[in-house]
Amino acid sequence: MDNKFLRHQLRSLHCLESDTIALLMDIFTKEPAMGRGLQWIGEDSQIRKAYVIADGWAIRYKLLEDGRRQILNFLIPGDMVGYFALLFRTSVYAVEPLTSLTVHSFTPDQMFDVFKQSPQLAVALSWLAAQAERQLDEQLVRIGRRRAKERLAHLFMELNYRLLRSGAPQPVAELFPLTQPLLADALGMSHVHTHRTFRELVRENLISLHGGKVRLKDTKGLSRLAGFDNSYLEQESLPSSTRAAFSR
Amino acid sequence: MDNKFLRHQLRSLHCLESDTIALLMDIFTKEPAMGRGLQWIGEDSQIRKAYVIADGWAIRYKLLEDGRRQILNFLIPGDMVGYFALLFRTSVYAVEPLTSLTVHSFTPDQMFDVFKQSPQLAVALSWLAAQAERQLDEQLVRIGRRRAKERLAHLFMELNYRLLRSGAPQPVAELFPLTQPLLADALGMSHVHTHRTFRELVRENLISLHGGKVRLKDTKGLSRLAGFDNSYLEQESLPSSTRAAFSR
DNA sequence: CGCGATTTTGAGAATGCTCAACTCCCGTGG
DNA sequence: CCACGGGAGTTGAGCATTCTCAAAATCGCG
Repeated sequence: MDNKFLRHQLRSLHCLESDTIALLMDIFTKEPAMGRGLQWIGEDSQIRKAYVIADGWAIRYKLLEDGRRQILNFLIPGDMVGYFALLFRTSVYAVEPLTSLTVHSFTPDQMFDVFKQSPQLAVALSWLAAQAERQLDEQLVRIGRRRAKERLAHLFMELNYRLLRSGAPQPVAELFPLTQPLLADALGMSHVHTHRTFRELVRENLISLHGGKVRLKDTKGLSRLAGFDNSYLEQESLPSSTRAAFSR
Repeated sequence: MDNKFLRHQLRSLHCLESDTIALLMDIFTKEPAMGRGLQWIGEDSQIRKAYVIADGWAIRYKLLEDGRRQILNFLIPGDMVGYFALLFRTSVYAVEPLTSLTVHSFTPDQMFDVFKQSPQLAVALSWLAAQAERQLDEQLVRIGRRRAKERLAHLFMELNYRLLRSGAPQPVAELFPLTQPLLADALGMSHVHTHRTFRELVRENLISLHGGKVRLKDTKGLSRLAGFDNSYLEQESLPSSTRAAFSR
């Protein structure tokens, strides 16, 4: 099962041979497609496999007792799901499709097998996980220290950058399946205030809304408004120290 | 260089032999002690080693252009610093001691060496990193979806739990070197509002302040107020699938 | 003893929230 | 084919939380 988005990202690392990447793709199994809305992975559910998004969007989130929801991040094609959760018995978050969603899966056994054949792959997957953690850091800054308008603009810029990086074509990358309640729960705001802020951005001609999809109209403007610095998303290649250690 | 806090945590995994753990400790080098306040790791600085806190507290944070600061997490004895950053050339966050601080360091070369001798250690360190990521998730929920009073109480409970888990004795675990500006920047609040909220907790006899240190007086009460559920911090042992794969 | 950081307080204002409708859109089932 | 229902979008009004500004008191360390 070839995952072209993941492949695209791994290739941009410039450290892996094509057939090493193929080795990884070989263990992927295509899972049945899921529909929007139904919960895929529940909080406290058992985790037996890890996944890679093949097509569609999803959210990873947590709920509080009283129903408040915090979306931790958005998952797009090429993103891994549950890689770390394999190290525990249970997940402490939930995952749910935002669109119709297809994913590839692999078991811990398969994973350890390829790691033995090619330790570089272990490093590459850790590197992907590290990348995701950087995004979490930035999500924290966004919510903790930016104001409503900046939050929206900054999130849009991140998603745009990630999509382009993953190999999505330009037009797709500027069109997000995001509703206002979703944005609210991702950015720690109420849906009403999210709406008003959203309208402001529309009024300023930075974004627009077409049938439940957000379109970015002026990425430069959004970037400036958000104070967006993409360095945390940059895919630097591995430092020589790491590469050297593994080619031994 | 034995790090008793890290050792304590690794042992509680129940998957590693004492001499395997010793293997890891053997590569630790003690770094010169640092004083409070001066920056240790800067944003955008080069990363050549990873570290483990041996004694003292630190913060990991990011700054915005205009000086706003978001503290991403607090680092306590036994915590790793820069493990993932080794996979990149540069760090995207800064780290700074809150108290006088001593740390142990190791190089990527040393790390890969022990991983070859004992792959279980690679899993164990990833497991620690995964643990840290769970804490980031919860920090997001805290800031995004809890109100001021809950935020403070919840953070206190997390720190208390982590300290006890790391092997700190009870009295130490209930005494934090945290000032109000720090709490404000960690919880995404202004220092004035942090102060007022803090005073409320003091008035309710849940905490107290002695010379720049926060003391927890009623962990039960804090826990209830915060809606604190420690499951995200629990140190479940590795699932059998993972363990089996590695004992092969 | 004195400086710098922390804590404290007041007051006014802004940002953002809740509540409550109402409309619109779309997919489902009759 | 249309009625229905649920979720999304929209709007207004009033309010709560939280912020900013400013200044004073205090503390800790050198």
